[in-house]
Amino acid sequence: MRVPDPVMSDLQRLLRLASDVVTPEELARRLDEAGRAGRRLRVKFGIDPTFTQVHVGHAVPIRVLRLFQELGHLPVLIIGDATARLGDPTGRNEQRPPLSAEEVEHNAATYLDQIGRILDLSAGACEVRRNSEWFGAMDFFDGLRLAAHATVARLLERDDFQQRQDRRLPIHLHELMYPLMQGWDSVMVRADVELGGNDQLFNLHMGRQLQEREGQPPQVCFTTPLLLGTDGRKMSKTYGNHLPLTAPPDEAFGKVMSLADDAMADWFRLLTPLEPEEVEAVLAGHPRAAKARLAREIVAWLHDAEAAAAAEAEFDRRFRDRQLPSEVPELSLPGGERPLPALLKEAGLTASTSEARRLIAQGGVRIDGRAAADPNETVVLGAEAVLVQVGKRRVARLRGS
RNA sequence: GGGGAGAUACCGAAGUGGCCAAACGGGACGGACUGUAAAUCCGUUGGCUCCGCCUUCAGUGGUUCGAAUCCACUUCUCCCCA
Repeated sequence: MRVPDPVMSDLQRLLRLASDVVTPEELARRLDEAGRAGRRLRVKFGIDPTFTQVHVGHAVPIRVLRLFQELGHLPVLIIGDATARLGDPTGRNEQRPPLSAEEVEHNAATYLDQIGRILDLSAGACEVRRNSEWFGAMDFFDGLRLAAHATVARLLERDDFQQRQDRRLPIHLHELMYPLMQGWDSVMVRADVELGGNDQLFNLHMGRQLQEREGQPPQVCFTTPLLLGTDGRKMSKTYGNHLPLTAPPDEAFGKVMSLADDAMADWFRLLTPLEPEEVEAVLAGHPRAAKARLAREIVAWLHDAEAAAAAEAEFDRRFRDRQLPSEVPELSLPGGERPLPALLKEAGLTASTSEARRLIAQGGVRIDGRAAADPNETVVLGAEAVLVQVGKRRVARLRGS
């Protein structure tokens, strides 16, 4: 067996996590040059402080950043505070509400806190910048000069804009500037590589273009695959199919178990440290077992191995063996008799009495294990706890006080 | 600046005076099946003191026995022309 050339092997490790790289040859050359010159590559990644909950889909590029870091390079995190403050003035686009300086700072802090679980953010290991640093100093003419670098047709090619055009939704002028701003960030930090999700390729190219015009070597664009959510669609908070980094063990385990089979390979490759051969072996087995393995890996990553084992035991108990969760929340309500729908609503198990009635009619409500059939039935709440189940997931023990 | 079109429930989209709490599709939820999969099938999807009642169709104010549907104004959007 031949001893692998270290640079090639680094490259392979990186490319394994990539969706598109423009270009792999350039990346190889830079890694090689940096290695020879003893220089760290500046690997840029922009974060948008418009939301605070990071999910495992966001974690993919961050893990690549981490890999770069492990290989001796320097992650450069750009907090897009200037862009976030601008937002989408109509407030309709929930992805881009205009934020106050305080909100931006708060979001950035929580964001960094979560990223810090994956990446070493200490001073020497990582550089954190805010783009207000340079955009704050630019005047209107500087902005216009920047705008002169791109054509409208080009900017409108973006998928998001295309869709809004088709659906006749508003596109604001300043939104067209976002790619340019992001590109300018690359110029200002002299990025060697920029990371981003698959949908970011256009913006990353913009960075290349601007750097070239400014006489800098154009950055390598490195995009990571978009992770599929638990329902097989692109993972996104708006679809509710995301797994937050901060999800408690039981929830995380359950979400992974409800993942589509086809998504498992990507999840293994992008979110676990397993080697390719091992992933293959696991996937060759029973899908249920493979997914359980995946769920353990994910929970162990987000929490620890112990939490993973406990979460699996709890999951099996509840859903495989169809038993009650080991810990059923207890709730004390004013004692006395009341109609079942009112009780469900009061206990927060349903959103309304109407919903409760529907669920009862559909056989989704159980009292002490017995299916309730009559929406008009009443329940007496006393010292003795009543076990109430709504669907498969909502359970509580209620007692009167 | 001028002209035209439009704003309907979580989303998309019908409905253009009573039969509309509002078709249909997606999503979501419940049930069956299961590997809590996926797919499939059935059902539900404004609220309530629920076989009846109450509040919704951008906002405000009108017309009418009666308005999501007609009129006026307001706000927002899209398209075309300049």
